[in-house]
Amino acid sequence: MTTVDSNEELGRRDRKKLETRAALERAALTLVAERGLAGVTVEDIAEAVDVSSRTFFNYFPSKEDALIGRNRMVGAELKERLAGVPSGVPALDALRLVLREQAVQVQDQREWWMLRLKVLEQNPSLLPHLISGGVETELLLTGLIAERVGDDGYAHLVTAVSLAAFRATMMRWSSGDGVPKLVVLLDEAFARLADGLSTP
Amino acid sequence: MTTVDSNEELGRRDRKKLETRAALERAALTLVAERGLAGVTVEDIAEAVDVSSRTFFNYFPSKEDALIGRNRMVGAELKERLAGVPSGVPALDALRLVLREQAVQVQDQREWWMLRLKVLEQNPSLLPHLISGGVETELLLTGLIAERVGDDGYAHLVTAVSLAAFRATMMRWSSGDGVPKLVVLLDEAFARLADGLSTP
DNA sequence: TGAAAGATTGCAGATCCTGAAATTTCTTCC
DNA sequence: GGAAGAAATTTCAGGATCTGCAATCTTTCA
Repeated sequence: MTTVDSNEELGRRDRKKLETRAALERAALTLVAERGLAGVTVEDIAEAVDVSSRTFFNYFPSKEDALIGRNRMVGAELKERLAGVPSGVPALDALRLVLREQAVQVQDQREWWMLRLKVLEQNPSLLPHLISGGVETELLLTGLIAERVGDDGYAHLVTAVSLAAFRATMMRWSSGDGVPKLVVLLDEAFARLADGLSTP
Repeated sequence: MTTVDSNEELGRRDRKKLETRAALERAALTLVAERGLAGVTVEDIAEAVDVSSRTFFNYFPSKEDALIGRNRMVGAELKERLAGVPSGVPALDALRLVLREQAVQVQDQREWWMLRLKVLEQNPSLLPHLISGGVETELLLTGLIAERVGDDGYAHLVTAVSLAAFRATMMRWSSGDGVPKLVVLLDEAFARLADGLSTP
């Protein structure tokens, strides 16, 4: 299991901050995987990382958020990615390309995501929080797409649908051994979308 | 604003139970609409209905659940509806028909849904809870669809996508004055889905 | 080295939510 | 009508979550 350390050009302070955050996420995830959501308190997590529980709340607004972690794609990043797609490309394809990059990132952290999804399965009450991360993403994406196409209703629809396809694909991916590449599955899903979801 | 009282052949006890639940939902919704989610405690809600706050938790597992309320379509009902659709009908159309009926129900309680959606807009942290209610629905529907078509992956995809379309449509509907009929908007959305979401 | 900025901590306190036992209300049956 | 039983409500105690605030410690940088 590899930890993601994107410490480039950062002072010691910020590096420690990143490390603390990552350590908290790691501790939260592993502890909950072992004992279940209710069996782990914020104090447990904080103690495992050797910080005060107050500090935990400086990093995450809730226990659940530590588990879901940094799944939300950052706004700036999304914007940049979408900007990289020529404006002639249809919205659905543009979304597919953006989500492909996301899929690649998920694959790079395969183990962590598998653990996360396993924890999600075992603690369905977490689902809302996972989705909540997706909600802001959806709002943002919808806005960007709406700029591309004129139609606002269409932007809402195509974005919602694309993200739903992404989510469904991730579930499918995780339920297998993660052997078929996520990117491949994603392309399949989008091909079906473009095909009008005709019966297989 | 009409209250929904489907008290047919029910003893006084169960009638009172239904009424209490409805009253709690009503109080929660109106209070939060006035003061915002953080400005309303469970005790406030319970007091408005004149029950103990413990009783509140006998009805709802959390404050949020009272606000989202009984939006989840009951499993049996869904099953029945879907059974009413001939097995020859493609999955996407079957889902459209089932969701149309749901849309009709929503329209029948237009005022309440508008208030609910307004509260949702003003308190985005509720959105996950709304969606999460849909999650069990999605699981159930997916199972039923999987039985119809053989392909499991396709069932996941088409269900997730259809529900996403439904959700997006409800948002669009509520952001307007609710003037265009929800059912009409829904048909539009599904037409676009069947069309492969080509650019408008 | 000596501020200044930032991160961590302890503490108080409101709120959320749960279990268990006591109490009240409703139903049923005689 | 009234007693027995079932079900709902309440009270109470208590653990856990989360926030604001002020104090303390650490890093940065001039």
